[in-house]
Amino acid sequence: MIVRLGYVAMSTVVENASPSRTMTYTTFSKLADREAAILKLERIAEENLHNTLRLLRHNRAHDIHLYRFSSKLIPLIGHEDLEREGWDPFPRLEPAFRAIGEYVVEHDMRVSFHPDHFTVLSTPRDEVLRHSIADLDRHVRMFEAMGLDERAKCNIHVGGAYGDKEAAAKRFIANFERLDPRIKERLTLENDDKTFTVAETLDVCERIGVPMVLDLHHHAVNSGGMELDQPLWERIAYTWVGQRVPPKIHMSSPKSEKDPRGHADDVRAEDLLAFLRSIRLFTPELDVMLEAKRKDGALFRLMDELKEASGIRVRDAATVELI
DNA sequence: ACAGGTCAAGTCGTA
DNA sequence: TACGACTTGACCTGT
Repeated sequence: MIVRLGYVAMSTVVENASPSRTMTYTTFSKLADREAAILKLERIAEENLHNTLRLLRHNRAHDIHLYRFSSKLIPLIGHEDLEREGWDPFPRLEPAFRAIGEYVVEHDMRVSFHPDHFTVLSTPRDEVLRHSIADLDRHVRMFEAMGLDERAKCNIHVGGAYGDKEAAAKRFIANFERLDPRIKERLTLENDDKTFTVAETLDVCERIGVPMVLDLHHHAVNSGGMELDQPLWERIAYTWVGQRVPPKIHMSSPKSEKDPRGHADDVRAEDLLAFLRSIRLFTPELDVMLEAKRKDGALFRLMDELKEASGIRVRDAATVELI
């Protein structure tokens, strides 16, 4: 089994390369010259995109094929007031987006977004649903501006339960079915750490034909008593059939016993290896997104540990093979 | 230059 | 019904 590692949104190794610089709306609205203020926002966005490209170059130098973009690339996008004014930063940002997309394609990278937990398709509230769809649309638009095909995914959670998980799941499915196909084909669903377990998320995935991203850490703190055994993993892996990318999982280690849901600085090799060994016979390829506090720093450290582990062959600086 | 407070979102538990 | 906790990196204010 070939296992590729990746990380999320920012580097703890490359300095001054934040892809998430922003401006608060308070600061923005205090600027007297509206045109200059808008220009400032777009400058920040360009800088974020430029830093994203820098991170991709850094990734390439370290054989990292897997990366999740920051969702904060364009400051204040989606803000009500700017929306009302008809602000559209995309035309100006198009060259920067295209440069990222070309680099991704040229070096055969796998990239994703993770719209944050305010994107809730299970919501009973029309307004929240509207905002959620608009947010998904903006993320998809960024992929489109990059010129990336549907292998570039937006990963989200099922959402809240509102006291009736069954009803919430049904609402998610109904709302999903009404989405624009260009959004539908970009979605993946991940089990969360409080509400929708692996089994419940997988059930939704199977019903709507969407691939599932398994989060091992979330499963550890919200398993619903279900053991993550071979048959369950096979069902998860099966949701990826026909996707032209291998299954992807998320991995992090608990911060402490007191805060088991928190993310630790690093990922313990043993936590990952135990799972990999349990599935290696059924999975030729697997992508593992690390969600550790130390980001790429944690990836490098994990690779150092994996080098020492038995039954592991190192293929490159961010890829191992289980033998 | 740094510390500590604030910001933004939606859900959920507690009062 | 109202409000604080949750979460996160970055902003912002004051020293």
